Formats: sequence, structure tokens, C-alpha cells
Amino acid sequence: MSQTTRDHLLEAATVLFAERGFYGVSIANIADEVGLTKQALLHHFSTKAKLYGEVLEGISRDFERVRAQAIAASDDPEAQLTVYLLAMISTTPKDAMRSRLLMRELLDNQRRASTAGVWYLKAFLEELVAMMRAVPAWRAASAVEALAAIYQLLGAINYFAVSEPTLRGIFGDERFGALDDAYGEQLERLIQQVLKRPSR
Amino acid sequence: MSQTTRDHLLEAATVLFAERGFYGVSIANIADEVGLTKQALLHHFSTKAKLYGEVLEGISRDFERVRAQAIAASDDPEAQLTVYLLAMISTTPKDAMRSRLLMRELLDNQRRASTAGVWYLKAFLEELVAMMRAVPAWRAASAVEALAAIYQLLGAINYFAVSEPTLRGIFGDERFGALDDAYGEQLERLIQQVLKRPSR
DNA sequence: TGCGCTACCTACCGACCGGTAAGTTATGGA
DNA sequence: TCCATAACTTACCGGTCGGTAGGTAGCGCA
Repeated sequence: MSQTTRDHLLEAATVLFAERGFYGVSIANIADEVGLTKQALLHHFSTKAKLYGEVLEGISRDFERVRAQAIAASDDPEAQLTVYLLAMISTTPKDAMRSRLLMRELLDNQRRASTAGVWYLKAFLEELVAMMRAVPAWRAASAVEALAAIYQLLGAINYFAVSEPTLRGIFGDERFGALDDAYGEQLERLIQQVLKRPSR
Repeated sequence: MSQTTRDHLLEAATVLFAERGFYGVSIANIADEVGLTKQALLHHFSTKAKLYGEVLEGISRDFERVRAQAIAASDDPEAQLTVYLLAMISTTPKDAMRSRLLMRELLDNQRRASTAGVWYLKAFLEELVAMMRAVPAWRAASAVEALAAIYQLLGAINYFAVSEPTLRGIFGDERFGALDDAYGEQLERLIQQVLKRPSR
């Protein structure tokens, strides 16, 4: 069984798509990464678009697992959401990679999804809105208000995660390290502020 | 004089690069948009990279002009920064386009700038940090702390601007309109919260 | 033994990529 | 009037793209 080969291809594809985007990576690039030809890749995933789809489904599962852990860790909706959001920025490379892929999806979606008709982010956003509206201060808010607030937090989190290589290039490694530390602290405070504060 | 032709090419390039990224647009695409051949484009801008550079310089000038207006409008550093940040999200298509280009630059920078060695965003960020540290509550903060806070606000602003087509696709036009309204209101409150609050 | 299936391979296709070379056409100044 | 220059053009180049066609090698099972 070559489930392992398939998994290797999927893993390489995830990394490369996150780094360079759907249009910035060729299937030959991905196949090279695991020492195969692109025809071997096409044998496992019949088209590039299907491979990309499986990559997005993979990170959706990752997010869902993190969410389940956050929910299991506490009975307080506020704590659950805080843990979930902070988990996205915990500085492991894998978390940053997922953020990048999310951002790529937002940017490239217009071209890709409008032809494919698949909106990978919809369920993800709706779950976050549901978690937000379980928080006492947001219980009376409309779905739209909750989504707006959630999106601001997602922006603060993912924008930074995405910027890492650029900020490192601009400011150098040691100053970026200090920035990274400061960011984590301030983000937690920002989340608390938003969660405490009702919409109007 | 064909300064106009040059300008037309630059304008088309700005729109297309914002929509599809550096690697998602060919110089032939851009030239087609103004009814010329790609060789005509290469006559005005010798390479694709130079054209892209001029596009980024153009939006830098746009940002600088908006900043100058915000500074001229008030003597209060807090009001200046608020006006500047809110101007980025004022829902005109051009503002959203600039946000997309900024985001593309953050994402693609690793490939592009690391070879070119040009960091278009550095001056932009440093000016924002300077404005932040002119605000009373942030006067004692370190540059890194101010940058972290600024980056959270930039994230909240630009992430939303970038997501417009995707959110519109997921939720439809009318629900997106409601979200857009809610976003503006809540963003202003978020900016106030961050500006009032000292770092530690 | 032999059949079918999985997992790959080489060879190729038409389309497109950024860029070069070598023109043509129009303008404007000496 | 001549001639340089600007503003384009067509015709290419080598290379890469996603995908197809048609294999082959090995393995499990009847």
C-alpha cells in the first residue's frame, strides 16, 4: 500500500501551497519534493485542483481538532474561544503555515472558488460565530455583528502570522523575536477586550 | 508624448497585480488590457519586476498622500492616526485594491524581495510606529510594542478588505453589505480601545 | 501459471511564460 | 531635407505549465 506516498505528496503540497500559493507551485515542484515525477502525482490526485482541495480539507480537519481540544479544555465559552484563537498563533511553523494557506485562500478564492463553487471557509467561519455568540457579552448580538468582531480578531492573528518572513526580512531576526513576544501578549489582551465588550 | 500610455499600463498593472498577484499576471495580460502588445509594455518598463516596483511605489505615494491629509486635518496625534487608519477601509474599490496589493506583497515578498533586496513596506511601517508613539498613552512604549499594536490594527483592517470577494461569495451581496456596515462601526471602536490603552 | 490491479515511468501535446531581435511608422528639431 | 528618437509591431527563443497516452514492473490471488 502506498498510502504513505499519497500522504507524503499531500504534506509537500500543503507546505508549498502555503509558501507560494496555488498558481505559484507546479505539480512537478510538489512531485520533485518527494522524489517522484508529476505523473506519479497525477496518478494519486487526478488534477492539481483536486490536490489543492484535499490540502484545504486537511487544514480544515486540523482546525476542527484544535477547536475540539479548546472546547474540551473548559466549560466557559469565553475561555474556549480564547484558547482556540490563541492556538492559531502559537508560534509553531505549522500554525503559521495554516494561516498562510487561509490567507492564500482568501486572496485566490475569487479565481478558484468562483469556478469550482466550493467555499472551504464557510463552515470554519460559522463555527467561530457560534462560539462567539455563546459568550455572555455577545449573546444578544446579531450574527453579522459577531462575525465582524470575529473577523477583526482573525485579522489581527493571521495578518501577523502571514507577515513573518517579511517582517523578519525588514527588521532582522532578533528584533523580530522581540516583536513576536510582544505580539502574543498584546493579542491576548485584545481578545479579552473584544470578548468583554458588547456590540452596542 | 505618451505619458498617458505609460500611465494606462501602470494603472492596469496595479489592478491586475492586486487581483491576482505578481505570479498570477503575465505582462501580456496587462498589455492586452490597454490594447497593446507585451513588447510595447517592455518598451516602457524594461522588465516585469521593474513594472511591479513602479506599481508598489505608486501605492506608497497614495498611502503617503492619505497620511498627509490625516495629519493636516488635526493637531491631535490620536485623531490623526484614527483618521489615517479608517481611511484605509473606506469602502471604495481603490482602497480595497491597495489592501490586496499590500497583502500580496507580504505573502510574495519572501520570493520576490529576498532576491531583489527591496522592502517596500519598511518606510510605511516605520511611519505608522512614529504616529503611534506620538499618542499620549503610547509615548512610553517601545518601538516593538507600538509596532505590535499597529500590526494588530492593520490586520483587522486589511484582512477584512482582502476578504471582500470571498465573503461576498459565501454570504451573498445583501448579508455582506450588513457585515460591511457593522465592520466599520466596530473597527472605529477597536482603534479607540487600542489607542487609549498603554502597553503594560 | 496467468490475470488484473496498483504504482509508477518516459514521451509527448498545445498553451503560455518573460524576454530578445529586428523591423516599421510617425514626429520633431537641426 | 535629413536624421535621430520614440512608440510601437511581428517573429521568434528556450523554458515551464497542466494534462494525456501508453507503456512497464511488481504484487496478490485464482
